[in-house]
Amino acid sequence: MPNDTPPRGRPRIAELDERILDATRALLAEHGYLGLSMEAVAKRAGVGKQTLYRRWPRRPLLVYQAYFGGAARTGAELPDTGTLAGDLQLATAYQDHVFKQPGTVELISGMVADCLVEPDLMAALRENMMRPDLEVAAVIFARAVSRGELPGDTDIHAMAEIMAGAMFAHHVLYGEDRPGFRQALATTLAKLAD
Amino acid sequence: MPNDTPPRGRPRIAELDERILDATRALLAEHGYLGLSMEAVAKRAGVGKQTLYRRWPRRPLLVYQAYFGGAARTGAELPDTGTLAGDLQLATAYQDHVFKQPGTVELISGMVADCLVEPDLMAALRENMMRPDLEVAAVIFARAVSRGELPGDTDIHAMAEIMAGAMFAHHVLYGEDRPGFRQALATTLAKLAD
Amino acid sequence: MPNDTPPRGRPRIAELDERILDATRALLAEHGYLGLSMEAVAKRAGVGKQTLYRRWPRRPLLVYQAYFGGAARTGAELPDTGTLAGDLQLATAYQDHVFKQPGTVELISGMVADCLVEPDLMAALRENMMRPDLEVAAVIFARAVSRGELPGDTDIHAMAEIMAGAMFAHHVLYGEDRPGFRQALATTLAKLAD
Amino acid sequence: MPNDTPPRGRPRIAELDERILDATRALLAEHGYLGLSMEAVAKRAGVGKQTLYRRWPRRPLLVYQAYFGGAARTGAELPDTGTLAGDLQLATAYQDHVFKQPGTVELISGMVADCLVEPDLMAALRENMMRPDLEVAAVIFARAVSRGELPGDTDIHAMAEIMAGAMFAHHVLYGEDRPGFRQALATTLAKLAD
DNA sequence: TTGTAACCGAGACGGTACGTCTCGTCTTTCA
DNA sequence: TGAAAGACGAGACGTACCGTCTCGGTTACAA
Repeated sequence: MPNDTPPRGRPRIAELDERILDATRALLAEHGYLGLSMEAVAKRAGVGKQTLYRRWPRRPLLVYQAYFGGAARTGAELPDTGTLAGDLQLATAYQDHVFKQPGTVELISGMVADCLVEPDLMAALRENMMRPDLEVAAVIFARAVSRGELPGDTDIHAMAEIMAGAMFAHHVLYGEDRPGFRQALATTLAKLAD
Repeated sequence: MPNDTPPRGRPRIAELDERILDATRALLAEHGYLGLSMEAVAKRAGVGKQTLYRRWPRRPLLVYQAYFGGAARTGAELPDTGTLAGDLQLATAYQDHVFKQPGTVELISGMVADCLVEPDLMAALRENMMRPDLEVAAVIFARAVSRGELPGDTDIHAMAEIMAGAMFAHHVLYGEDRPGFRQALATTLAKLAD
Repeated sequence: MPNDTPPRGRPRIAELDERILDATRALLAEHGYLGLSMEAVAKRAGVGKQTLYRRWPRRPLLVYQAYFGGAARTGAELPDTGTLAGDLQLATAYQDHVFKQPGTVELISGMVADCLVEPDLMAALRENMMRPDLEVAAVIFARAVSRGELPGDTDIHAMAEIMAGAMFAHHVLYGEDRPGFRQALATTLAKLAD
Repeated sequence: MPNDTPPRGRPRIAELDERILDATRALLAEHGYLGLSMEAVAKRAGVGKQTLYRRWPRRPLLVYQAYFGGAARTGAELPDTGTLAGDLQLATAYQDHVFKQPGTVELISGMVADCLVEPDLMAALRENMMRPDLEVAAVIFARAVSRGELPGDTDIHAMAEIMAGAMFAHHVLYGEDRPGFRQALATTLAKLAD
């Protein structure tokens, strides 16, 4: 029963979604997350403010959709290399790649800051943005457990947070990426399998 | 020769610094970081806007001073427990405590977001806010190396980032602190000494 | 074709014009022209600053509207007394009355000062404020010409400027109205008919 | 007894007067009267604000001094041409010349506007700026009386105000000088002698 | 056919805050 | 005491967005 209340009135023009998201991406590229205003998005998209607010009532929701394209971020599983060490190499390399996309760092921290004042938003952000990353990471450790590399009582979730969180902090907080970091992180976590 | 050019003109009223910082702290407590406006600080402190901007031209600078009190954060060394495992327990417990101060999480992410748009500010923030934490963490690993618990070529700095960064991400990004996390982190890093 | 471009968007609330003008008049009475700020008008009228600036982007424009009520100043013709001398008596007496309204002198010179820095404003001010007065005066001399009291080549416009200008200067510049002045002006100009 | 109280304390540096007046003239030329601030004058002259305020506590006083050089405006008598008509030609031509100096119009109305809010200032302005002009004009009519061109009971002062005031209004208020005006004014006033 | 309901672009609305400017006074040090 | 420098409280300036609302007009489905 996905559509219990049949749509009344004029249906939304689907094309406008794309116009708005395109405008959002353009402005994001030009002015960054904090320099992006709903006002400007509406104007750029040639759309009334109401139309914009009706579809994305908050900036982070709009930006998330524009940047990550909704379903695009559903934890696309990484290939199984056969060992924890190999999986960690792959995963950290992937994360590195994501954070090095220009604007990503500012976007993420801007969204976090925006969302923190509204618990509902923060929950949504975690659900949509952080959880997929964590799940990708969790899969790696779950595999290691099933392989017997790690003990059965390993806190899978905590390990995932350590990996994803350390990567996040490294790129967002501490800036200037040193090449050794990714390696050190992968090695440290692989040590658990010894 | 710290003061080569003698001060000209009317000197600043030192007391106003305190009045302003007090006002900042009060408003921070009431409205959080993002709800804090320079306008309101000036009014609350009973101070002209110019006076405020003259001393702290940017919000993050003001808030940093108000919240961390400048020199207060110069990496107060943690006691040496004699083992890496012990030190890690202490350090993670301390970090946990810091992040659980109400408002800390929002404040940190707000400041990070604010600072990211201005590279100078971000540099200052790293220098003042992140570096002390990292140094505390680095000391722990340096001790472990000198004890012989860790090999001599250990990337001290990376290890510090992993520890501090994972703690940060855990509290700021992933919310809802689970008691097991701190333990898992400490254990994981202690495993390096095996 | 008075309304070629149909109004788009939400129409302005006509009532606000009156609220704003009322507030302007009140503040004008309390603080005079130079003591009147756009800020205060907006606050007094209970109106956003944007709303005020949208309608009257400059102080003199607002004050002119508030004080003279726009169309109110379209050269209300003076009655024909039958002689130039009589008309001049009437006209100068009327001008005297106008300038003796409290605040008028300060208002006029304030507006002139404000407008002089922006040629467009000055043009508007002349069009709206000075021209009607000059036209009233010009009518008097035009009548005298048609009566045959003055020669056909009389510079009507110049005479009007002499009359209105002398009255203006007398009240605004030279202050302390001496009763004889008005009479002397009327007599002098009437002499032309001899 | 010109100097009963001997000067105490450090004597003023006479040269600063000139520095300040020079700065005033420069800023006047660049930004006009209304664009001139005491703040900017002090900075430009390289002088403390107190020093400036001590010597000229109000803007119009400063500007008057800077522009007219104090004693420069003591009604330098115009030559006697032998007839009222001739004197009027000379006088109006002179006035025309004065008003056509660039910036004069804005300066005069700005100063008037500034002074009108403070009766003391207005009195000073009249005494220093308007009276000399009026006296020059009055002399013309006084001569005409003594020649017998005008009756003995002529209101000399009123006639002076008409002449000077009409010229003022013509240039300041009504803008765009038409060449015929000066002539019309002179002719009209000369008509009194018929 | 005629409601009726939600859509649309545009933009007005009351607000808040921004960062800059000027005001006229006050307070320091140096001469 | 004068002078230079500049801090001080106050508050206006004009701009930018916020999120809501209101207009006239446009689709769609339902009666």
